[in-house]
Amino acid sequence: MPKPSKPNDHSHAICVSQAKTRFEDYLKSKGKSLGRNDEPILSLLLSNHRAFGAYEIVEQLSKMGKRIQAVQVYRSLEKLIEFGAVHKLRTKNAFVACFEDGDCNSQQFFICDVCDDVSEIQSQKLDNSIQDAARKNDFSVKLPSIEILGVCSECATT
Amino acid sequence: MPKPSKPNDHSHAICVSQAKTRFEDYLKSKGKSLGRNDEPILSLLLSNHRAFGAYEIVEQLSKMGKRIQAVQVYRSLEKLIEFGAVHKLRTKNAFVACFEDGDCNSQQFFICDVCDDVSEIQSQKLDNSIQDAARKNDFSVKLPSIEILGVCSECATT
DNA sequence: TCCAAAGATGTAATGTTATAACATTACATG
DNA sequence: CATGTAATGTTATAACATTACATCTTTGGA
Repeated sequence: MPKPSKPNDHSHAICVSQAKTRFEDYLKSKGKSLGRNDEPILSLLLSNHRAFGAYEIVEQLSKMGKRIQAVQVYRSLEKLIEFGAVHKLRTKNAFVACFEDGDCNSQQFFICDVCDDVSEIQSQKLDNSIQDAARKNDFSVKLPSIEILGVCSECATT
Repeated sequence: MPKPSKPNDHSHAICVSQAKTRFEDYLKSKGKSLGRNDEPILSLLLSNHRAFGAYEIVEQLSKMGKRIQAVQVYRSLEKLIEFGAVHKLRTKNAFVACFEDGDCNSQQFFICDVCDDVSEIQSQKLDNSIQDAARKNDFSVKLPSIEILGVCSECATT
């Protein structure tokens, strides 16, 4: 399992504040709020563009002095996913914060095998290709989700 | 978990014989062969276009009188995947036989939430869209794999 | 023929990911 | 204070996957 990822390769603070603001607005508009478990989990996920396993979240939060168990993490994650703040990467059995602007009606991820970094994109063209293929196969798509594994530019040049 | 799937909605015997012939040719060309565990597992998977979980394979084969354990199933599956006879569906943690003609350098699946049926397709356009998006993100793709969940035409009309 | 190496198979145990079932706490409202 | 309800806490277990090691089989050479 790769480790680091690169919060320093860009001004990640901006990513975080944008994502938080957008999400807080969303919560307010829905009259929802986060509980004491949800907050730290979301913060941890937002700290990085990489994916976290549920049990890694337990560990990390435990280290930080928070008492929490796997089942509670899964519960929070379910909620955060429902709220659109987090996505699940099924190829990795792991969870990643969403830094996109709007709703992610089509989820598209590039996942680096080396550093575990996750790039979420929103390619209309890619989505169209999926919808076209689905139409040709009389298939009614629920949630288009693409996870492409490979090597990111950072890791390729190193 | 949905159950049946429809081996009768099409002449599945043709699917099976074609897939088997192609695979046997492949094995011969590589000088490889299947072991006594691999055979029944592949046959089971070929019996249907739906995905099977590893432990379901254990159960089914046990019912048929074959003594086998999970680890052996995983071993065979690994081999069958390497040989291109089987694909793993990561969204489902399950395995499906490949009925495609050539090599599957890009794996594209439509998976029905209702009946568990799996349609594998080979859309060049879809693959191109992925490669384009990857290029734009300086991402070097290893194996393009798409799993689209939704409802198949059969289940939609019922 | 016989042995030894390599590879396939068998078995038990364990690790990892995810959910079910139920108890408790916190807090709002009548 | 009683009652409702949402979140949190706890225990257990289901579902998926791998490790470690023993045993059998095959096969190629001495």
